[in-house]
Order: sequence, then C-alpha cells, then structure tokens
Amino acid sequence: MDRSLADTTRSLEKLGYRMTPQRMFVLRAVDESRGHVSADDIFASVRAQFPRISFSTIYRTLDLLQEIGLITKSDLGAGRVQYHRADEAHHHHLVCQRCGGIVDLDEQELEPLWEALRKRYNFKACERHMAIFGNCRQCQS
Amino acid sequence: MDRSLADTTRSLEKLGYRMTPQRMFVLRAVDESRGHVSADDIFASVRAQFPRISFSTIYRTLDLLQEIGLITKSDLGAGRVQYHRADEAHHHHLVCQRCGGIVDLDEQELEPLWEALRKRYNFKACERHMAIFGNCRQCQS
DNA sequence: GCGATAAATGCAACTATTTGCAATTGCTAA
DNA sequence: TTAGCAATTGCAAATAGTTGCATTTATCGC
Repeated sequence: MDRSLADTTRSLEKLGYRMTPQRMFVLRAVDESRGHVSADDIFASVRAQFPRISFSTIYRTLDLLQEIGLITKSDLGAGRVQYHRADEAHHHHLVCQRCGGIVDLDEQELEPLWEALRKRYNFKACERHMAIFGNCRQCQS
Repeated sequence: MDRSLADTTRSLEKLGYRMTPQRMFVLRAVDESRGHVSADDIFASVRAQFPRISFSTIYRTLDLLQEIGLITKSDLGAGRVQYHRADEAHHHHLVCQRCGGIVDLDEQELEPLWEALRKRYNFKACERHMAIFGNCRQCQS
C-alpha cells in the first residue's frame, strides 16, 4: 500500500474517528494481505500479535476501512464475506452456482452500466467488489 | 400465479424431489405474497396453519423454490434476505447506502451487461434479483 | 495536569441462517 | 403389503455477523 499510517489516520479523523492500536493491527493485517481474506483470517493474524482483540472490533474496523475506501467487501456466496484491499486492481466476480468456480471480471466491464445508472437514475453506484451469480461455460447444460 | 400445484410437483419430481404438505403450505404462502417477503414472514404465515413447521424446512423449501425458478432471493443489506415471486415483473434494486432508500431497476437495464458476459466470458448470469449499492440522487454530497 | 466529553473496546447476548443427525415419511418393486 | 431405500423433517447445535452496554481510553478546553 502506498498509503502511510498518517494518511489513514487523517482519513479517519476527517470523519471523527480515531486511530487506535487495534485499528493499526487490523490495518497492518489488511496491508499484508493479498487477494481475498475473511474476517476470520484477519482475526487470526491480528490476534497473534494482539491477543486481547475481539471479533466485534475486527468487524467494526473492517467496516470502517470500507467506509474510508481502503477495502472492499463482497459476499461470494461461500458463507463468509471476503475482504479485499481496494488498491489492488478493481474487479468483480462471476460466480458459478454449479461448480463454485470464480472468474474475475474487470471493473471496466461494468462501466457502461454505472454510466447508465448515473444518467437515468441519478444513482452513483459504489464501485464495490461485486458478485454476479450464474453458470460458467462448462456448467451450462 | 398461473402455475398449478401439479406443475410445481412436476418440476420438483423432475429433480428427484417430492411434494409434501410442508412444501404445499410454503408454496401457498409464497403464492399469496406480494413484493418482498422474508423467511420470517413465510414462517409466520405457514405456522398459522401448520404449527409444527420448523425454520429449517422454511429455509430449505425456499431454496428449493428458487432452484426450480419459482422465486428469487436477494439481500438488500437489511440484515435479512428477501424473497420474491419470480413471476412478478423481473427487477433489480438500487440500494442507497446512506438513506436506505430502494429504487427498482428494470431487468432490461442489465440486458447489455448479461449480453457482454455471455459473449466475452461465456458466462450465463442467472436473472436473479440483484442489489446494487451506492448513493441515490439526494444522498450524493 | 485535570475533569468533561466522546469514541472505542470487550464481552455477552442476540439475529439470521445453515448443518448434522436421528426419526419419519413416502415411493418402488417384489 | 411389505421391505428397502431415499427424501424429508424437526430439533438442537453451530456459524457468521451484529448489537447493547458497561468500562476503558483519548482528546480537548481549562
């Protein structure tokens, strides 16, 4: 991540939040992550260095980090939500309901839709890491 | 619903499932519903006539009805999943993350995207009742 | 520094949903 | 009709995630 701790602290303070040790540890865990991680992954990773942390703090912090745009959240239907650093290439997912396979979809594929929603509905879609369910090539009967 | 009980029974049997009293009651509750209903709504409605029904059966039956295409399921971010008869006009939702407002979006708005996914990824998106999060006109700062 | 105030935490309880399992039910074929 | 087998059920326990609340921690004006 190019963002420094100071940058993040500033983002938080701009919204009236504070930087705390717990948040620093979660931030570090997110920072070191690659690809999708679950709240449980983050919990395990933080807990190794900060044993007193609770699950509620993990969830609350992850929501916060999403709010300031540092991570995105997405439910790929596997029973647990996945988190993802926002600075890794923006992308979405095609999730096959039969085989469970996941294909990445570039942000730009959705641009025309976002554009249409902006124009026709005055709705600004958040560029959130989205999951589209259906069937992949192999699983279409 | 134009579908008769016999039609549904046939759809179930085609997949190796059976029509049971519990399923008939859930079906009836779905049939009488308008717009979005939660599993809890269905549970309450069925329970009034069939007190021994359990929540697991409700959930399992709703999943089944989705599988045979009678209902669609969607998570509008309100903490509980909403179910919707598939024969009511297909639509999707624009959910405002600030005010919680929900605007309906016609199926056809997504057609170009489905088309692109079919062509470029050979992926057949299921026409599932989708939620797109973002900010509505009033809530854009 | 010191007290007031607000934010953040951990814990325990709660919500919605899913799952494992033993018991029940319902086809099917002899 | 009955045995056998698979599908279905209810229940209780598990899961992911959220929430209320009392306590702790930080910040700010004095």
